[in-house]
Amino acid sequence: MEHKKALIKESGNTSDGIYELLRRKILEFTLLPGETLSENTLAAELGVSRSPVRDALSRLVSEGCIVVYPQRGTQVSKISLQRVRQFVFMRTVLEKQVLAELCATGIAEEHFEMLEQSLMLQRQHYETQSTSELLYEDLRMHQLLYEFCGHKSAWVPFNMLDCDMLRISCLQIRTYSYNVTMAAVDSWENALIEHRMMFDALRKRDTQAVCLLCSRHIEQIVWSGEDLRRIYPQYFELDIA
Amino acid sequence: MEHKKALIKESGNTSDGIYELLRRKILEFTLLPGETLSENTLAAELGVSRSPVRDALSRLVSEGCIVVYPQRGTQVSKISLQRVRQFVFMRTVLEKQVLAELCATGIAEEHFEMLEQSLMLQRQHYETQSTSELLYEDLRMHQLLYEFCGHKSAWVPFNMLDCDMLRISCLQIRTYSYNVTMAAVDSWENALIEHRMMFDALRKRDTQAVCLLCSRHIEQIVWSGEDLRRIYPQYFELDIA
DNA sequence: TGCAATATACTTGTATGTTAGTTTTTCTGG
DNA sequence: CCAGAAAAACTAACATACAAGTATATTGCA
Repeated sequence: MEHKKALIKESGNTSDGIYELLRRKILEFTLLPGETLSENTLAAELGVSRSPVRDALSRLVSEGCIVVYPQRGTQVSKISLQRVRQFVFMRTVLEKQVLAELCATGIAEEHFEMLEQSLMLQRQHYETQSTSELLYEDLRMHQLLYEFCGHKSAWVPFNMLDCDMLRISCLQIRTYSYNVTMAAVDSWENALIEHRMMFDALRKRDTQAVCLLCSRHIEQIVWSGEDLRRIYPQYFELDIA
Repeated sequence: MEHKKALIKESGNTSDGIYELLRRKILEFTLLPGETLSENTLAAELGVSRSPVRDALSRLVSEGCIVVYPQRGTQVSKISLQRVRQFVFMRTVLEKQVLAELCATGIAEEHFEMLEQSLMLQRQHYETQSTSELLYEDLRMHQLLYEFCGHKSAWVPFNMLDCDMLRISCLQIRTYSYNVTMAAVDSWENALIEHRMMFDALRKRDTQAVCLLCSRHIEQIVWSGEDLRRIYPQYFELDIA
């Protein structure tokens, strides 16, 4: 317990530390979707008062990571495929525009090198099964694309709304790491190949190819989500769709 | 003071009431950009404790309406043209996609009637200078478009991120209502006309025309913002751009 | 008067009571 | 053993108290 407290205190104020701790635990499935939480219990476990816990929870609510039922309880939000579809729609449309602009203007060689390096790191993390690092690097690569075409800050909202998508990615990696027999359908292997193909198309400034690859790549997340819902229905919202 | 308290208590829990009150005041320029707030003062004025005030402020922070400097103070955020440009980029790209899909599939007549009714209300509110109602109806119309093409929930994030845009619209209306001599450049008159033209193009299912109108319409906000920054520089962030 | 050190009055962050509402448990009567 | 009511144990919402940091005002000295 005191150990956790020490970790929390590191990042400036207590509330921020709790926020980051809980967010990480949720995205890594240490706290499972649907699991109930309690301000009192959390505060006791972390050795702090309820105030910073409330602050942290409040922020997680605004990101859709947890849900609070007044006077009844708090729980880790279940993954909503509806939210995921909304998210995917937005990212697809925006990212196609970003890539189209990059094809139109071309990319500086130094920028290409940064992308290549990111892709290399991704493969590395993939082979060593460093889940968190892989996901982080994937996000960073997409972020770079926004940055290179002058829409750096248009990525920002996604950092607030990607809770469900990150959990799907994480769950997917875990599932297909443990079931080696299903390695054939491991779509992360696929994702890395698609990234490579996107780079090639970008070099050739082939707008159509890039956009097509981008759509398929992002929409893959929805398919993964639907697969995973069949395996872990308890982790998913039963939204009518 | 007790009057305010009563208003707050109406909407369920105290914290929600304070949130809505403050948000409205900020969007309507009752609380000016850059104006400093104080948890203590607010709590005293509203006749409540600091807890619900803190909750409300926390939510407003996550929407970018206010900024908290730890141990130093809290202030209403200034309008950031950079954020506005990001926002406009996102809305333009998404909304063009939405309109393109609507052109492709066509719109049901009953849906058209809803849009027409909204436009009628807008003109009505415009003529009676009902600022809030006009802005609300404008948002609702755009929301309807998302809904009609099956991406209803893709609008949701905008409700969280539109703080700056709403303030620009509000400020614009106020400015050009008070200075009748500038009525010629009143771009809301323009906006209503553009809405009408967009409907016509939608009926004809003329994708190109709709998308062009849409771009111009939304990007108009950036121009308004830059105009207004010259008039009220104190309300704007001096972001390097 | 000018300046520096100190005291004071602010700010938000954190801790702890208290209240109101919900769920669960327990006791009581049949 | 079962049903139902009362009570106890939870929940988050709200109120208050304290701590830690910052800016300002004030005071004392040169």
